[in-house]
Parts: sequence; C-alpha cells; structure tokens
Amino acid sequence: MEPGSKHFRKRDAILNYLRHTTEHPSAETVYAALKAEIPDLSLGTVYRNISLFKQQGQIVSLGTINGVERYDGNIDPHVHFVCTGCGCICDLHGLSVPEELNTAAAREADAAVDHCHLTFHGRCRTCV
Amino acid sequence: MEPGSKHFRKRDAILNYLRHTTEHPSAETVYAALKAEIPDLSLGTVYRNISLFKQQGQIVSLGTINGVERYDGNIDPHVHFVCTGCGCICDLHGLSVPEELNTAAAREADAAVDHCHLTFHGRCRTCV
DNA sequence: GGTGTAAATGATAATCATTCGCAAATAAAA
DNA sequence: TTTTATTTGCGAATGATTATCATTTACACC
Repeated sequence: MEPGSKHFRKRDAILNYLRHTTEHPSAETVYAALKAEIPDLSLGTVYRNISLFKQQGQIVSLGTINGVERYDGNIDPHVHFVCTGCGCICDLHGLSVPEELNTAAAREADAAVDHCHLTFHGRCRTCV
Repeated sequence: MEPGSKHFRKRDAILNYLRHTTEHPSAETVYAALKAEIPDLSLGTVYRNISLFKQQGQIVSLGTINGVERYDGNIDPHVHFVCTGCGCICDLHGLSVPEELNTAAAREADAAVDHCHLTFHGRCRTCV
C-alpha cells in the first residue's frame, strides 16, 4: 500500500470511526457508514474488530437496544440517555455518579467494583 | 380445571416465579425452573408471556448479559450489581440515584425522562 | 527488488436467542 | 351445551452475532 494513501487498514478505520462519532452505533451502522469509503469492507470484519476493541478496553458496549448491541468509542465514564422511541443514545457529560455510591455498592455487593453505567430512559424531543 | 387445583394457568406461574426469585433469570432459566412442576410447559410460552409482562410494565428488563436477556420481577427502582465473571446479578437496595440527577438528566437531554438504570460491574466473591 | 511468516480480511456457513404461524386445547360467555 | 376468545405447544423462521477457511496483506529479513 502506497505511503500517504488515504486507505487505512480497515481495523484502524473502524476504531477511528467509533472514536469520532457521537451516535453510539451498532456494528451494522459502522459497516454501512464505512462501506461508502471502503467498498470492499465486510461486515464480519466489523464484528471481529469491534469484539477485539471491546476486549482490549478501547471501546465500551452500551448494551443492546431493540435487539442490537451499541458501542461507544469514548471510554471515559459518562452518563447516557436512551430514547425509548427511536433508540437514539446521547451523552450526558454534565452529570456523574457520586463517588460514595461506588464504595457503597462495593460494600453491599461484597465485590470488587470495576465501573458502573448510569442510563436514563425516556422520550427524546423528536419522539414527543 | 378443577377448583382448588395446584395447576395455575401457565401465565400466572411465570409471573409468580419472576416475582419470587432474586436471581434475575433469563427466559430459558424461567423455563427450566418451571418445567419441573409443569412438565408440558413450552419455551415459546415463556417468551410470549415475558414479552407481555414487559409491555404491561409488570416486569423489567435488565438488558442482555452474555447474549441473553435478563428480567426482574421487582419493579420498584433499585440498583444492580452484575458480575463480569459469572454473570450473576444482585440487587443493591441500600443505595439509590439522587433525585437531582434525574432532573439534571432531563434538562441536559432535553427530553422526558421516565426512569433510569444504575448498574455496577465487577467481580463477585466467588469469581475472585 | 524477492521471500517467508504471521496477522487481517471476505465470503459464507453455522449458531443461538428470540419471534412467528398455526392448529389444538382451554377458559369464558352465552 | 354451543359459541367465541384466549392461551398454549410445536416447529419453522428470523436475525444478530460468531466461526471457519481460503485468500490477501503487512512486515521483517535477506
């Protein structure tokens, strides 16, 4: 591959996409978006690399919404809002889980707490 | 069906099971547990009724852990701990999401917030 | 420039949780 | 009892995700 080429390695393109989008996409969405610039990308590659990134801690899973798993390339802890109507996810950077809750959780669960997810559910603007 | 029979309607047995267990089971787990006392129960019936209960708000989904959806028959809001190792879920009744976070979330998301889920992740006692 | 080896990928088949379709069984109503 | 609506069992269909495997590519070394 020529130096200075705009062709990334596909793995890099996938991670790069996940890091620069705010839509918290599914594997299928990543695939569809990248397919435009990388016509010979395959869906299997997207799944394969996403599960690699997840395992390496480079991305984070937000769980499944309407049967499909969604991912976040922004790994520093933040809160999410999920719309029950359209399934859109948005970041809430303005709030955080109080530290006391972490320690209280570890004590009550009698376990080693690693991280937590706080997600609000409701209806976004366009879904009334 | 005879009056006073110990045969419930299957739907009732499923809801009853979900309300009295603390294991936050999957559909398959509910099926396996009830199959003992109701030998002619079918897995389809479990799925069918679970999705009905969910829609009616009689139970709550905790999302999918290791590819399978888990449910909670206790619908009053509480916090959960999920073990990354064995996938067990336990209730944390001793802590709650501060009310201010709800209003702050609604403001920042510019949306109608209905409820929220706070889940801690880590390793339980038996998973080191 | 080759050449060799390990990693990455495309294409497709397999897996597996969940949903659907439909006929039989059961309950409720008349 | 007869009629009608609800619930269920069974088995097939669906759809997201994973595995397989042959091919291609990256990268170090010559």
